[in-house]
Amino acid sequence: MSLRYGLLGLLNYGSMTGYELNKAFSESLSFFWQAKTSQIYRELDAMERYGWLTSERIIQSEKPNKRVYTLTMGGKEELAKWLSLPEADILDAMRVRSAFLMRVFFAGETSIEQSLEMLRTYREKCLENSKEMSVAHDAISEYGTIVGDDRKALYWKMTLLYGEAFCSAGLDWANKAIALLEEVK
Amino acid sequence: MSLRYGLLGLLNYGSMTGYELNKAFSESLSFFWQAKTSQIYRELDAMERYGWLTSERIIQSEKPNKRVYTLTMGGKEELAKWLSLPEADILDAMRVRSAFLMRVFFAGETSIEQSLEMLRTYREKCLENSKEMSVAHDAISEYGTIVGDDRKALYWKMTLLYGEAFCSAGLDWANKAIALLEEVK
DNA sequence: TTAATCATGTAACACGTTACATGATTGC
DNA sequence: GCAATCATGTAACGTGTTACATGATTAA
Repeated sequence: MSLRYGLLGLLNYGSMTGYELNKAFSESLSFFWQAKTSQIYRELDAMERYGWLTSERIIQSEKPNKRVYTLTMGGKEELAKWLSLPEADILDAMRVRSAFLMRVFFAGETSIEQSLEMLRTYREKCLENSKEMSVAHDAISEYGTIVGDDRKALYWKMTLLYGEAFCSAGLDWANKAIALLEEVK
Repeated sequence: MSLRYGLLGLLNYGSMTGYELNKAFSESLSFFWQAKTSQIYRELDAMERYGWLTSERIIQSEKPNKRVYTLTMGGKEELAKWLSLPEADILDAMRVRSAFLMRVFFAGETSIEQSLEMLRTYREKCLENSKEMSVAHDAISEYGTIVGDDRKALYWKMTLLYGEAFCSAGLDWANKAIALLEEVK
């Protein structure tokens, strides 16, 4: 469902082509919800069938033709309805789903050296990720100024803070786990 | 893929019926990987077709008949192969996927009071979750003693520590986010 | 000249969820 | 008498991934 509402949310900022939506998605929402181009187009089709949006085909001579998607009243209502019922997704947010933890769980079947290497690689990725995220704050502030809505930008920053918090928690956890293993060794 | 390897890992501890596997899954792996009964049975069928396990039907008179699944050599090799290649899943572990963050991102479309309520509910769930997890340490230690393998139990505990770390990070984040909103109000 | 950007999708497959179906035994 | 446990699944649907297909313009 989230992809659907993500697209509604983006189109609520203004009408866009599928291509622009795809770009907007990967530059903002993709940090906490990933979707492929093919899925986005499929979803847009479905949303048009539901009457949540309309699309207009624009013929271009110098570039490929494009389709501009625009929210309908029905679409805006759906977005509002979704925003008013967050309960289910809060419960969902409590659930971890991690193929990596599956490996940690069964790491007793491998050597200590192998598990250490896995944890060290994880730790490095956490560090890399932290660095990448730390540069994003300015971009969000800037964008908030352009849009002229500091409150919106505040929520965008919250999602970034979440990413940073979880990255740093992952780093701490990895250090603790590595220490535990080195004790045993 | 993870479901598949989770089942391999559990069956590696010993042969089991689908029912027992389902129970074992929900008592251990489900904390970081959820699967429904119907999916487990479908997966077991596929794994039997791949030759990773065999099943034997046991006729019972007092209880419903059952099917006992046993790993083959091929299945054990697959498990070992999977454990030796953790790279892809480490990268995957860096990705957040959260319908809740999608809501936070678009919370600018709702009132501050509404967003505060959402964040407070999230914070409460984090607290509840923390309490639930804190009782699990003893159960794991006990189980490690029964199995007679403290190193295995150590990895099981690591996954629990991860859950606790991320819960507490979520709590801290929520408090910060709430504070930010109360400043604005 | 080659990579990036613009711009659209379809088809097949893989994985996850929901709803349905059956029925005996055991403990409160 | 009712809920939990034991024990198996099928069917349909929803969502996510991979591979494929096409082709012009523009900047390095």
